[in-house]
Amino acid sequence: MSSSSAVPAAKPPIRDALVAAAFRLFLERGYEQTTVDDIVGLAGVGRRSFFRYFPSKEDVVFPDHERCLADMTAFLAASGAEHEPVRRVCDAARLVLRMYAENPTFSVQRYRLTRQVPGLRAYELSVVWRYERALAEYLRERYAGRPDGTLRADVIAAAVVAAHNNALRSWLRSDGEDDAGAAVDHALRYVQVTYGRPADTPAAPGRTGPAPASGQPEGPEDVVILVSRRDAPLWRLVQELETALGRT
Amino acid sequence: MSSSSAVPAAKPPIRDALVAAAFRLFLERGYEQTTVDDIVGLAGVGRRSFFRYFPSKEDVVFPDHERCLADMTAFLAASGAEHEPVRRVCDAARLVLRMYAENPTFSVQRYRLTRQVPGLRAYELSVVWRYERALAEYLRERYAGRPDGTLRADVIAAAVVAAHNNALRSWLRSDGEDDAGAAVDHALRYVQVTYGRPADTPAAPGRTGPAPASGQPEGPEDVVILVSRRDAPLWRLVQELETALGRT
DNA sequence: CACTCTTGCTGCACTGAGTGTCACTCGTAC
DNA sequence: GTACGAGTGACACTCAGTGCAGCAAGAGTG
Repeated sequence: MSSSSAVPAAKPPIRDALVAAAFRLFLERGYEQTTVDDIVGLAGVGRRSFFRYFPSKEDVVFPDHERCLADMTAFLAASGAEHEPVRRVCDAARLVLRMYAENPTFSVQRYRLTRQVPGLRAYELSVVWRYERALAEYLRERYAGRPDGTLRADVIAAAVVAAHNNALRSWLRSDGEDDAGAAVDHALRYVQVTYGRPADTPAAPGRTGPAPASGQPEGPEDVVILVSRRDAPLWRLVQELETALGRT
Repeated sequence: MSSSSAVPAAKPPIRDALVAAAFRLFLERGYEQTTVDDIVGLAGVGRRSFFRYFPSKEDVVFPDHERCLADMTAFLAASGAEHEPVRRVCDAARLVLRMYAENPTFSVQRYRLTRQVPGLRAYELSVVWRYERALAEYLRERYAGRPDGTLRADVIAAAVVAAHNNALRSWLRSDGEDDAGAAVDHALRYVQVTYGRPADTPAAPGRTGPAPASGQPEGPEDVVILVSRRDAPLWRLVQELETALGRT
């Protein structure tokens, strides 16, 4: 908002007109029942222009995700070694929530649409996947060299995204009435308690102490969790132990 | 090959011929460069028949996922209260691995395809999503009534899928050389250690793994918790390990 | 002012996925 | 023999997405 509506509205560009027209038609008669020709007809522009602004019909439903993804990538790239990684990806996830919260009614409408159109759901998945990959790549770098570094990175990224989406969706289902921030904070705290500890001490996310808030520089820990079969031969256990310790 | 040209060979149905023709062309000239007409031409059937067997061009790349998803759903539906939920969803995930492992070369070829064709990657995501939803729905039921039941369910399902895929992909990247089962077991054990506890057992101060069979219906445990200094010499760790296991 | 170069838009024609429909054929039942 | 039903092929059609050629408006230069 702000001053953009003062004069001839400065620049409500074709892109915005297309989004507006598209959503009006999608809500009126449904996504699949609306053709691109219908949209450009209502928006009063040429058909070719639609595909100049949106590579596909699905893209018009998620007009701001590209920017948000860029924001997240930049945010993660700007992170230093002083940030605790899990906390950092949780904060990155909050960027997505912020985007949704900026436009509650739009987000709720879009949610209803994506819920009932399989094609849009599939498209949304690919968007979410890119967010998840961004988080995972960041974590992979931070965990590089650690025993199960990429595994840990992938799992944590997935957990963060799942927790975020769980809260986000429940907020969307409430028509934007609930407190989105609080819900996401709660959900992310759950993940942080589970994974946010210094080394590899996964504790049950019940109510254990909320890990010493500072970013642990992961000093030599006192507990080693060895993931293996108890009945495995000893040599195998030693092998696993070496990997778990990152020695060779 | 084989006896298929002798007699009508019992039943090498059109469906299989389509899959074979499709993959041959996809590998030769690429997915996007191959039209459905090319496929039906090579398979020697009518164009309409293709869409009788596969709702879309993408589906021919994942001909067995529908069945596998049904298997998983059945597996979870057949679960009783005696099964520990996290372990159960891990076992369900192993069904997917089994399907991949049944046909290593096919799986590896498909992996290469999906990795470089964005459309197929998106389609695969929607398939994976359905697996994840199946797991999450099962967990939601099992955790119904618990404080953060749905959150916990969603996060665990996502973690299981991420761990499974992490291992699966590394196996696929190895051209099917590595031991897929072991890799997936390892990855899933990681998730199980994180979430599979009776919920409130702090991992810390014990000497060995989780309380011996008391109360736990899940058989001999897979986890050894070793309490020692990470920087201790290896021989000392091995000694501790032996004590922890009660061996000598 | 004339010229041109660029930029953004339009219209048009074309490919290819996916669908609805109808006619054909073959095996089985009567 | 005829009737019927299931599976198949052939044709026509819609619609998303792309390549290309023109066209209008603005910026810069002489």
